[in-house]
Amino acid sequence: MIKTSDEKYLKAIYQISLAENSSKATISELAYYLDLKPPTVLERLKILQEEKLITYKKAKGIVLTKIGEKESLNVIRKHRIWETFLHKVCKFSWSEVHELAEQLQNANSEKLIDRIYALSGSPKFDPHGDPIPDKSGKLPTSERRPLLNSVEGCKCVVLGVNEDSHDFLNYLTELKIGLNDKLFVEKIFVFDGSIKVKYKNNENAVLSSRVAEKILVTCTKPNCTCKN
Amino acid sequence: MIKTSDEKYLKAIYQISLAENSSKATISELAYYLDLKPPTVLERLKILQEEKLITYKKAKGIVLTKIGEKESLNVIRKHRIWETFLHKVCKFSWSEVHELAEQLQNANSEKLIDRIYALSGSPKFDPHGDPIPDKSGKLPTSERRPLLNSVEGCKCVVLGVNEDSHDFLNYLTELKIGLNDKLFVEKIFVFDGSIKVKYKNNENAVLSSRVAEKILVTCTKPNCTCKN
DNA sequence: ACACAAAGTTAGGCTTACCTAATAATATTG
DNA sequence: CAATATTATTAGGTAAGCCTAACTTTGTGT
Ligand SMILES: [Mn+2]
Ligand SMILES: [Mn+2]
Ligand SMILES: [Mn+2]
Ligand SMILES: [Mn+2]
Repeated sequence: MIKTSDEKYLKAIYQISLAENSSKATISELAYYLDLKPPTVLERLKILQEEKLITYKKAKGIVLTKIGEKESLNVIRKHRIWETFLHKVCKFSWSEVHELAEQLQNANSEKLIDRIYALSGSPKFDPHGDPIPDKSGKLPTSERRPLLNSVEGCKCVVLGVNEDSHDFLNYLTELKIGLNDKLFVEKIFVFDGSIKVKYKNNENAVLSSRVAEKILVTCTKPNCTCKN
Repeated sequence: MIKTSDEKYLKAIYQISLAENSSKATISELAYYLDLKPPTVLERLKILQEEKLITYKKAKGIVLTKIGEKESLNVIRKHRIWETFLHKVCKFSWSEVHELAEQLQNANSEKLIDRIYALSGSPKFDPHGDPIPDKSGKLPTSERRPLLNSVEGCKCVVLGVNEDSHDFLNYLTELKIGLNDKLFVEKIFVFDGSIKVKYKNNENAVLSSRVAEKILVTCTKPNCTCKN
């Protein structure tokens, strides 16, 4: 049986490994992500290794075993289902759900997860647009790319975000940009890559490239020339 | 700020103190209730005392301070609201909700409690018939007495139970006795005080006095001669 | 290739929450 | 009331999960 305290490591390792850029998870990354010091993390990694949840060699970094990956996906499933439930059923904003979900997700009842998932309407994606794994660990796919890769004139729809922080999510909320909103890319400023978008009833905003790379969209016009 | 680990002590002390019979909570009772050893409990009591949540003198036993009582009632509120939510909204049986609620109740969000309470229809009593304190700590009252105190011919309704154990609750469930069910006291056997009741569509059962003292009822006929 | 920076590792220490065993205080009862 | 049983307390110990400081290994740039 997997301990609650293992779960946060597994989830973190999974998330770090999956981050598009990074290939292998390292101790210092994990420590940073979990807000712990490297020796603490190292100590725990040895245990996770004994439990056959990961393999770790300084050369190859931290890699989840098959079992470890399965467990990770299960934690992620629980986390995202709680976030979904808190948002859809309990009407919390998308910036509030993460912390609360972290507290609730360690309750140990598959049945409970099933029930709150059903109460939420069993969607495929959480309030941040992240895919919810099914019980076997399969993830629904969706074509998403950073808004930053857009060309002028592109029409797209927001399918997710790359960051969960309050600051970021509240910023988007203030701009009135939310999940499933349609954006029209009016202008791209070559100088710094910032993007002017129009949306809703005449709302518009100029988004810095730092923000635009964290908003995930998909084009709504066929044959759009946006990158990737 | 009250720590999660304080909460279980406060809740336990409150419950023990309130148990009709016992007046003062003692270390060994607490230890038994919490499934810990006396030295562990004593150690923690000293801390709770420093935190001004209880007073403890071997003579007077363990007594909650005003603040301690307020906090206890808040934990109990959270616990009972989670139980209610799990039962009413998530459709768990009354024997399943206690353990799950214990795991969920330490999530730290007043707002969450408010929302799930509203989703449950804001009832005054939990799935075991126990009163849910309001935010100020006030408990709704209800006239309840053990079924054991009945006289023959009494008609009464089940308003609660005195014990949360799986075994007990599942036993009642097998007998098809649940909250708000009407019971007719057909016969009382003087020999051992067991009670034959009829209910629902010709269901009937002979309840041992051990069971009958744990079922809480109120008479439905005016001027019933049942005790207390 | 060598010097410096970054990352990993070891050693040792702290706190919390638990425990057992032994002792002291208090109740119960013949 | 003395013997005994129960309850409370003290002393000392363990394991988990964190830490800092110091050292070692690895990677990088000139
Ligand atoms: Mn999250
Ligand atoms: Mn999410
Ligand atoms: Mn309960
Ligand atoms: Mn209850």
